[in-house]
Amino acid sequence: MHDLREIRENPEKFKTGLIRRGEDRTVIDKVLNLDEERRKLILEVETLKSKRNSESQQVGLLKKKGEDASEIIVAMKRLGDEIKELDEKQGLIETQIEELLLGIPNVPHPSIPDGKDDKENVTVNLWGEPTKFTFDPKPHWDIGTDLDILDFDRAGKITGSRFTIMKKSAAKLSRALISFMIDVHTSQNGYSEIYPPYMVNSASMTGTGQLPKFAEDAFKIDKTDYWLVPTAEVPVTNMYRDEILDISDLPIYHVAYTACFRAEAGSAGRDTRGLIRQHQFDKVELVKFVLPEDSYNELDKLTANAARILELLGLPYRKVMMCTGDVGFSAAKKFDLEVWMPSYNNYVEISSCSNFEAFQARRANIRFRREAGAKPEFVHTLNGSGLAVGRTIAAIMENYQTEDGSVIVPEALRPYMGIDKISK
RNA sequence: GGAGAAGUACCCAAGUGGCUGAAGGGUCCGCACUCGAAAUGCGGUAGGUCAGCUAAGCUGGCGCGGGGGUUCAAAUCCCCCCUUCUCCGCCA
Repeated sequence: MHDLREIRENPEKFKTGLIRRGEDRTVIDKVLNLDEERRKLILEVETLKSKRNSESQQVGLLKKKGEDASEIIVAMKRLGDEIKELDEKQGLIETQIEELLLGIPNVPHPSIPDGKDDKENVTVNLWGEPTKFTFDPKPHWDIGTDLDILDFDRAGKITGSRFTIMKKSAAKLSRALISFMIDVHTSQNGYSEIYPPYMVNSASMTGTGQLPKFAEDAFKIDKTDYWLVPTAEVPVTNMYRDEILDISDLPIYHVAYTACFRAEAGSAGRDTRGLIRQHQFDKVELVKFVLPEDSYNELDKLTANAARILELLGLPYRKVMMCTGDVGFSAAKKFDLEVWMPSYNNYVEISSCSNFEAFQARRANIRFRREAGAKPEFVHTLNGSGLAVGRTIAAIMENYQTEDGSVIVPEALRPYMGIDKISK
């Protein structure tokens, strides 16, 4: 969410941001008109309230002296009705402004390219080379089914499409990856581990930007105000909602594993096979709370932390900078890490690292003070996958497959797996 | 699920209808004591948010878990909700 005062002072900045994203900029003028009306009303109603307060005080004083105050009381009763009417009008306008503000995306950072969609993203660098095979490589869904470690059919039976049962070495690989990733981030990259709830309330979903605009992408628990987390970003970022953080605690780095749940409402027919697009998947997430002046440096570090996992696993990847059309609603700048996926003969997103600047912090009201007595400022929040576990399993199975249908276990995972090869 | 208690600013905490933006602490700053620090003593500043006029600042509104209500006037009275704690019940 944006600061109303900032929009008032610099509307062009926000209009330009919307234009760069290819979105309707007239919302800014709508907000400004409502804001003007709102401030006029405030001025009017506050004058009346000030009068009511002082006159009411007179009533108390008169009564103490045993004098008659009924004239003031009658007058104030009338004034009270007037105030009530104006208050309601003001509340209505403020609700309208709030609704508009919650629907305005973040302003893209100047450094990111203009573009309509993912085709105009820019590759920043490549690590490794697409894996070459001396035989015809199989997609991971075939490898997994043939090894009897992935079971899509029974998952469909017990739940539905876009769910998977992982068995034996696949199940263990999943556990191994989660532990491996968390261990690297806590012991080498300075993150502190969090294990949060998998359900959050609507206020949290609003705080990070999933609500109100993207309700159809998430699963809502019937008869409650709870949502299944689409990413650990939501519970972890909202940990500090409505708090003023101590500057000596900044920057805060958290790493959290959760299962993630996504309705995938707009993805019918896409990535229907395998582990790439599931309603439930595992992810290790990195979340940072930092000083505003540090956030872009922190974004580079966070992206490097996520990339480090791919490098340790020996998986070829590229780093891509998102263009304005693909940067996402809440982010000002975003890098995707895309892993080489032989079955797609292409790179597939496996991590998304974003700087939200104060966009989420303002929604969630997460602040800090530079010194005692100083005015609280909003922190900058960042997050990134470190990594998506299901896609990592798919990438390992495909890139490390052998001609006989088994899968070599990457060196870094062997201590966690206890074996160096997954075979029949 | 049942019974009871509580929620006041960054933290602790007093406050049951008007003079309470809210005592007192802590935190923070200065001074004294000390070789220095701690502890102690003395003095002092600040406090969230919105609006207005401005250069610092000043004025006003809101605000005491959240939302509604009663009243000329609400931290204080009433209703609903949330959270925490204690006891009981149930349970992995």
